[in-house]
Amino acid sequence: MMQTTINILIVEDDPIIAQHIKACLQLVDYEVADVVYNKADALKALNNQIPDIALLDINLNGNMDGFEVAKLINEKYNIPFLYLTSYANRAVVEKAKHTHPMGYIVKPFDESDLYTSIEIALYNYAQMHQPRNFNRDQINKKIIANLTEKEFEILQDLIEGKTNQQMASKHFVSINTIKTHIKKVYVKLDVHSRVEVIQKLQRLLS
Amino acid sequence: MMQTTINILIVEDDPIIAQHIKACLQLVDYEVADVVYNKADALKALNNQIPDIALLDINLNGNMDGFEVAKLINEKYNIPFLYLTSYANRAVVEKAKHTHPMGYIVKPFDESDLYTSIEIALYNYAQMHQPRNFNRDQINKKIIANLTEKEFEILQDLIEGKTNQQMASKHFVSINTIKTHIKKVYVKLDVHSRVEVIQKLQRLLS
DNA sequence: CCAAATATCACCCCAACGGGTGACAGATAG
DNA sequence: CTATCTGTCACCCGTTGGGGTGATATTTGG
Repeated sequence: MMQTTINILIVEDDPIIAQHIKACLQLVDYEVADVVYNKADALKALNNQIPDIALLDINLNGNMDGFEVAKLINEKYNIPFLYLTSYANRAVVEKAKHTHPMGYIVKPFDESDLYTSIEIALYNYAQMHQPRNFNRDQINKKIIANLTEKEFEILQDLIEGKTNQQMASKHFVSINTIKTHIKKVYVKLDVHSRVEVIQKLQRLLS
Repeated sequence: MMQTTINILIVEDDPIIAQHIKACLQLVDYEVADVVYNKADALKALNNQIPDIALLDINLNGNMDGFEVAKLINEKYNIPFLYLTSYANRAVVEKAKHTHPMGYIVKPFDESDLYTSIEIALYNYAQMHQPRNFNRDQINKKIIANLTEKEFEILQDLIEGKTNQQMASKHFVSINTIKTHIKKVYVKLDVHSRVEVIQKLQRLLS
C-alpha cells in the first residue's frame, strides 16, 4: 500500500545544476528516475517510465521548452510537477501558472526547498486527484441492492476504462464471469452502459 | 478579469522578518492586509478582514501555533495559505502537509520566492475550488489538435451517455457522420473508447 | 441443516463500437 | 485562387458490449 520510494524526473539543461538537484534529492532519500537535458529526452523518459513527480526547468537550451513538457504531462501523464527555474518575472510566471504546476521554485535553492515543495506537491496532488468518497460502503449506502466485494472490484476496473477481456485476465477468471458481474452491477446501479455507470457514480458521490 | 489587488495576511512572530516579508510583498504590488505576531491576533485579523491568501510561520513564540491557524483557516475561511518557516525536517513537513498548505517556503527566501509561490497558490486554489468549467476553450487549451465546434457538441453527448444512433437523430445527420466525428475526437484526445474519453476529460479539467 | 448469497462459467443473439479508407461540398484563410 | 479545414456521408471489417437463460460450486447466516 505504502509507496516505498518516490521516483523523480529531472528536466534541466545545465548539467551542473542537474547533478546538484540529483544530489539534493538523493540526500533526502528520493529516487531519481532520470536526468534529461532537453525536451525530446524528457518525452522519451516519460514514455519509458512514469515518475511520481517531475522537476522542470522552463528554459531548455534557450527555448521555453519546459512549458511544452508541462503541457505533455498534463495531457498524457497523471503526475504533478514543479518548476525550478531562475525566471521569476511576471510574464513567465503568468504563463507558467496556466500550465498548473504544483509549485514554482526560484533558483538558487537548496535541498530543503526541494524537499518541502515536493512533499506538499505530492500530497496535495494526490488529495485533489483521488475522489476519497469512492468506496463500497459509500456507494452501497446510496443504492438499494448492495454491491458485493467482487462486483465493486469489477466496477473499479470498469471506470478505469478496462475492457471485459482485460478484467478477465487480471482476475484470472473467464470473460463470461466478468460479464455476469457487470450485468449485476448494471442492475444494481440501474444503468445500461459503461458511460452511464460513471455518470451514476458521479451523481451518487457528488 | 484582472483582480484589483491581492490582499495578504502575514503571521510571523519575528517583527524583523515580518517587516521584511511585508516589504517584499509590496515590492511586487501586493497589498498587506495585516501583520500579526501570534495566534490570537491572527484569529482576530481573519475575523476582521478575510485576505486572499495567508502566509504562516509555523513557529509562533515557541509553540507550533501556525498549525492551529492553518486548521482554523481550513475550517472557517475559504482561502489558500503558504507556510513560510525555517523548519524543514521530516516530522514538521509531515505534519504540515496534512493541513493542506498550497506551498511551503523555507527561510531564507526572497521576493521572487514569495511572488511565484503566491501566484501559483492563488491560481491553483481557485482552480480546484471552482466548479468545473467544461467548455471547448478550456479543453482546447490543453490538447494539441483543437476540437471543432461540432466535435465538441458530439463530445458532450458522448459523456452524457448517448449512443451514436441517439446523437445521429438529435443532430439530424447520418450515424456515419457521428462516427467520423467521434473518431476525430478520439484522435485528438488520444483515447480509444468512451470511458477513456471521460477519464481524460476529468484529468484534463481537474 | 437448509436457504440465500456469492462466485464461477457457458452459450446464444444482435446491437454498438472502434478503426480504416475514401469521397465530396462549402467555408475560410493566406 | 488554391490549400486547408470542416462537416457530411458510405462501406467494410472485426471486436466489444449488453441482455437473456441456465448451471454448478462454495460460503454463510439463521
